[in-house]
Amino acid sequence: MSRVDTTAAVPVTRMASDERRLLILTAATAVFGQRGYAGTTTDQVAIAAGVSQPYVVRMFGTKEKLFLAVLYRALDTLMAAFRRALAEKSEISVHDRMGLAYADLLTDRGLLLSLMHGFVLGSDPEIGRTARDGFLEVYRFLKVDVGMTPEQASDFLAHGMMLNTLVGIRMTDEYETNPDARELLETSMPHKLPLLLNVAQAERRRPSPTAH
Amino acid sequence: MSRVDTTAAVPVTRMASDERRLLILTAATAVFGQRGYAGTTTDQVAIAAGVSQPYVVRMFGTKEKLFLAVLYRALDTLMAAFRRALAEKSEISVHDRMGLAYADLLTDRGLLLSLMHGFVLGSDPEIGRTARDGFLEVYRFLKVDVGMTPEQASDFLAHGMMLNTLVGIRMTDEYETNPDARELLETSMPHKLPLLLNVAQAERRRPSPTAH
DNA sequence: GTCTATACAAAGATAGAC
DNA sequence: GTCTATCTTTGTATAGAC
Repeated sequence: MSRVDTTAAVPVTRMASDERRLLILTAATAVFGQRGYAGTTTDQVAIAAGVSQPYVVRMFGTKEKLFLAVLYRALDTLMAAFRRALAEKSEISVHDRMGLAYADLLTDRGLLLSLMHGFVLGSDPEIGRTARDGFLEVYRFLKVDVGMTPEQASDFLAHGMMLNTLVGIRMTDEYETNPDARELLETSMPHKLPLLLNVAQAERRRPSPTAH
Repeated sequence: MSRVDTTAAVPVTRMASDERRLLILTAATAVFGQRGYAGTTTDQVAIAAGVSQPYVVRMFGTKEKLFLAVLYRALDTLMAAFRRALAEKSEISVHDRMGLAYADLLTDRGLLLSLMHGFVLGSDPEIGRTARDGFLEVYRFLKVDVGMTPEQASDFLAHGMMLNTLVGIRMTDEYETNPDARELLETSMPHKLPLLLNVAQAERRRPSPTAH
C-alpha cells in the first residue's frame, strides 16, 4: 500500500509451499538414495531442487526430519503401488504382480535406495524406528492382504533386498563388459531388467544431482 | 647412546604396527557397520580402538582408505569362511554349510554391515568398484566352486542381503515385543536365530563403540 | 610408534532482508 | 515464500614433539 514495487527482489519462481515441498522431497530422495543419509549435504539437496540451502532446512526443520520425510513418502508410495497391484484384475499371479510393482518403483529416482539406506541405519533411534515400522508394515501386508505364507513373504522381501543391493552397487555398470554381472542381473531380474538398464543408463548420463 | 631415558614420554602401550593395524581395523569395522561410511568419524574409530584420532589417519592415510581396508578384510574373511565350509566333510548339504558359515560371520562385529554399507554406495568410484568386485567374486565362487546354478546362487545372495538388512534394521530389538517381527525373524533365519539374538543383545548392552 | 596441538574446510542452522 | 550473509560446530588432516 505504502511502497511501490515491493516484489522486485522476490525470486522469479515462487510457488505454493506444498508444491515446493514435494519438489524438494523428490530431489532429496534422489540425492539420499545415491549418497546415503550422512553422505548427503543439505546443500546438495538444495542444488538438486533449485532452491537455496537455508530454505531446505527451513522447510523441514533439520536434515534428519528431511530424511524421515523422504522415508515416509517412499513407504507411502510403495504401499500405494502394492495396493494398486493387488486390486488389479489380471491373468498373472498376485505374487508376480507384487514383484512387478516393486520393480516399477525403480523409476522413482532414489526411492528404493533411500529406503535401503534407512533400513541399514537401524541404530539411529528415529530412523531405525521408522525403518522397522515400515518394513513390518510391508511384511504384514504381504501376509494379510496378499495372502502369502511367512515363507513366501520372507522370500519376496529377500528378493527385494537383492534388487536394492544390485541397484545400489550399480551392478548394471558392468552389464556390457562383465559376463558374470550380466548373468547375475539376468537371473535376479528376469522380468524388469530392461527397465533397470534404462534407469541406470539415464543415471549415468546425469551423473548425479550434484556431481562428485 | 647420547641421552638417557628418551623413552620416558612414550605411550605405555606400544605395539608392533601390524598388531595396531588389525586392532584399528577391527574397531573401524564395528563403527562403520553401525553408522556407515559417511556417518562415521575417524575420532569414533580412534576411541573405539583406544588410540588417538591422528594416529588412525596416519596409519591408513585417509578415512576412505581406512574404509576400503575394512572392506578388503571383510571380503577376505568372508571368502575364507566359505572356503573352509566348502572343504568340510559333513552330512549337511554344501548349500546349507554355506548359509551357516555366512551367519557365523555375525560374530565378527560389524563385518556384514560394513559390507552392506559398501554395497549400497556403488556410486562412489573406489568404494563402488571394490564392492562390485567383491560381490561378483562371491557369486563366481558359489557357481564355480560350490557348483550352484545361477538361480541357486542368486537366491543364496538374496537371502544374504535379507539377513544383512534384518541385522542393519535391528529387527531383533522387536523380537520380544512384536509378534510379526518374531515370526519374520524365525522364518528368515531358521537355523542361526539364537546366534543372531545373542549378538544383538550384546550390542544393546554395549550401545556402540562410541555412544550416540 | 604414538601423542598433543592445531590449521583449515565443510556443513547445519539461524537472522534478517525483501 | 525465498534469498544472502553469517555464526558455530565438527571433522579431516598435518606438524612436530617425545
